[in-house]
Amino acid sequence: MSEEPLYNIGVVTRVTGIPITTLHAWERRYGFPRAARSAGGHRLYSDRDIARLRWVKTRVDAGMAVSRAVAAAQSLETDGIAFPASMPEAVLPSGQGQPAASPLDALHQALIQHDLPGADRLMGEMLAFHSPEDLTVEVISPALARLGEAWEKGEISIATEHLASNYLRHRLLMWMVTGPNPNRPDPIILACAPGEWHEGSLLMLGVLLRRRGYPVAYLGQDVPFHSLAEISRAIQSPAILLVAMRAETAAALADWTRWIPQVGGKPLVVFGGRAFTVNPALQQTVPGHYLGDSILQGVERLEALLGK
Amino acid sequence: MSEEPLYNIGVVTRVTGIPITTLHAWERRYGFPRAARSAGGHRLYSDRDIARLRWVKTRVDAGMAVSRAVAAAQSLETDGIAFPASMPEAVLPSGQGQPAASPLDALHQALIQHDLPGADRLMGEMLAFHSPEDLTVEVISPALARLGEAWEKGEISIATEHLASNYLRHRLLMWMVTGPNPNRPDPIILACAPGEWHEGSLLMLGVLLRRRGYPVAYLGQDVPFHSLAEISRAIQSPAILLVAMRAETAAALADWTRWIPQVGGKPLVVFGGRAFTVNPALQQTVPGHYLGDSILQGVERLEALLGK
DNA sequence: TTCATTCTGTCAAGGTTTTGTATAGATAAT
DNA sequence: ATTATCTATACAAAACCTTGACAGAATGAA
Repeated sequence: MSEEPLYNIGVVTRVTGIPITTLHAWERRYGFPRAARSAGGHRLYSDRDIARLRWVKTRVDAGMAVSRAVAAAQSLETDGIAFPASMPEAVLPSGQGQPAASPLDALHQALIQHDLPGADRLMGEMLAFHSPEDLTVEVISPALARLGEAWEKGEISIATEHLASNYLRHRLLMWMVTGPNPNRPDPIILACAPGEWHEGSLLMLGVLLRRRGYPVAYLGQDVPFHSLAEISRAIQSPAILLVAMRAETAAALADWTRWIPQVGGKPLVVFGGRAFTVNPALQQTVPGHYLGDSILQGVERLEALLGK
Repeated sequence: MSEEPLYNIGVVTRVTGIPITTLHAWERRYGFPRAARSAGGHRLYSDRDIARLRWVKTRVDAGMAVSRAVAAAQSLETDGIAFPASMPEAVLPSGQGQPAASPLDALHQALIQHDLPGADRLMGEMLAFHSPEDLTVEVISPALARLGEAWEKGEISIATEHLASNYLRHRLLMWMVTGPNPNRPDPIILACAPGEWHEGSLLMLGVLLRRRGYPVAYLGQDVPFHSLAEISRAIQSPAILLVAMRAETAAALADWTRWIPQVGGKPLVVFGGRAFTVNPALQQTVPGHYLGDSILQGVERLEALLGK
C-alpha cells in the first residue's frame, strides 16, 4: 500500500464513484485526503488515498456524516491502524490480452471435476481483487445457474451437482454470517415459500443484504406461513422476503395475507424468485412488492422500499 | 469501547431503532445520553453512548419505564460497572425466560427467543475457551436435539426451529470449511441417504473429520446412489459415509452394494444416523461398517478403520 | 370504579448547519 | 486545440436543532 502520488482526480472519481466536485469540497472543507500536487497544481492521489476514500465512502453510505467519518478515519490512522487494502481493479487492464478462460469458466471446470482444493484456490484469488458481494453476483450466481443447466443436459450427475452447489452455498453462508456489523437493529426475515427447497437465490439475497449492513434472520427452505407469522410477531422485522422457484410454490405464496398480520403496511412483504421471472403473470397473483428479475435488482428495490 | 464523539443522530437512529424525536426527548428530559456537540450544535454520539442506549432500550422493551431504566443505567455507571457491549437478555427474567444454568441452556434460550446477536455473543464466549470440535459435540449437537424435541412438543414453531437450526448449521458449515489444511490427499465423501433431508449429523461428522485433517467432499441432503457411484469413481475416495435419520431412508441404504463398486474393500463404506440408534435391528440390514450411536464414536471408528 | 396526574412518544413550526453540486474564469496536460 | 483540472463562490437540499404542544398510556388517589 503505497503513498506514491499516482492517480489524477478523474481516475479516482471513476474508481471510487465520488464526483470530482465532491472530492474538491472534501479537501477544501476537511483537508481530506491531502492529495499531493503535480508541478502545475493538479491533485495526485496515492493507492492509500484511494483506500482512505473508500473507507470513508462506505461510512457515509451507511449514514455517517462526512465530517465525522473523516475524523474517525484520521483518528484511526494516528492510532496506527491501517486501512484494508483493496485493489483499484478498475485501473488495471485486467482480462485484456489473456484469451484464457474467465474465472467463472475456471471455477466451473474445477467444480465439475470435483477439484475442491482447486476451487478454493480460485476463490482465494478472486477474493483478493473483488468483494464477496461482487463475487456473489458475478460468479456464484452464474456458476450455480450453469451447474443447473449442465445437470439438465445430463452433462453432470446429480451428485456432482450436489457437491458443487454445496461448495458454492458454503461460501455464501460464510459471507452471510461474517459480514460487517449490522447498521440497523431489526433483522429482515428471509424464507423460501412453503414447499420450496431451492434456497440458492435466497442465500445470495442474504449475502447482499448482510453486506449492506442489514441484519438477516435466515429461515431457509420450506417455511410454512403459520410459523412465519409467529416469528414475524416475535421479532420486530422491517421486512419479510419470500422466494419461490417453481410455479406451484409461487402459487402458494399468494396466500400470505391470510397469515401474516399487517399493521399499517408493516412488516413490508416482498417476493421474488425464478418462478416470477419465467412467468411474469404470476407477479400479479401475489400481494406485496415484486423484487424484480435479478438478485441485484431485488436488493436495490428492497433498499428503496425500506428507505421510505 | 470508546467515548469518542463519532456518530450523528441519524446513524444512532438506524442502529438502535430509537426515533430521532425520542432521542431528543430523552436528552431533554433525562439528560441521557449527554451527547457531545459539533461546532454547529449537532449531537455527536460515541460508541459507548450507543451501548448505553441499547441497554436502556432492551429494558424499556421489556416493560421497564424509561425514567427507571435511565436511572438504573446511570447508577450502574457511577458504581463503575462497565456496560456490556450487548445485552444479555437471555439472563434477564423477561417473560418466561429463566436464568441460564449452563451455556447450552443459555444458547437454547437465546435461539428460541430469536436473539441471534445474543447467540453470537454466547458462541464467541464459548469459542474463547473451547475448540469448534468440542463445541460441536458438547453444545451444537445437544442444542439441535433439544430444538427438535421442543418442536415435537409444540413448544416452538417450525419457523423458530428453522431459524435456530439454520443458525447452528451455519456455524457448523463455517467450521467445516475453515478447518486446518488437510493432511491427506483424497477426500472422504459425506452424503445423506436417498430421500433423507436431515443433514445435521452429517455436518457434525464433517466438522470433526475436517478438524482432524481429513479433506471432506460434502454432498448433503438426498443423494441418489447412481450418482454417488459416479462421484466415487471420479474421485479416489478412501471412504464413503452415509447417514439416515428415518427408518425408510435407512432401509434405502441397504441397497448401496448394487451401485457402488467395491475393489478390494475400497472405498470403505460406513453408515450411521439416528435411525440405527433408535432401532438397532436396522444395523444388520445394511452392509458395511456401522459407525456407532454417537457422533464422536462415529469419527473414532472411522479413523480406526482408515488407520488399518 | 372514576378521575386527576404523570409519563412518554410524536408532531409541528421556524431556524441553523452540513453537504453535494453548479458555475465561471483561469491554468495545465496531452 | 482540445480536454482535464484548478480555485472560488453560490445555492439548494438534506439533516439537524429547539421549543412548545398534545394525545394516549400508565399510575395512583378517592
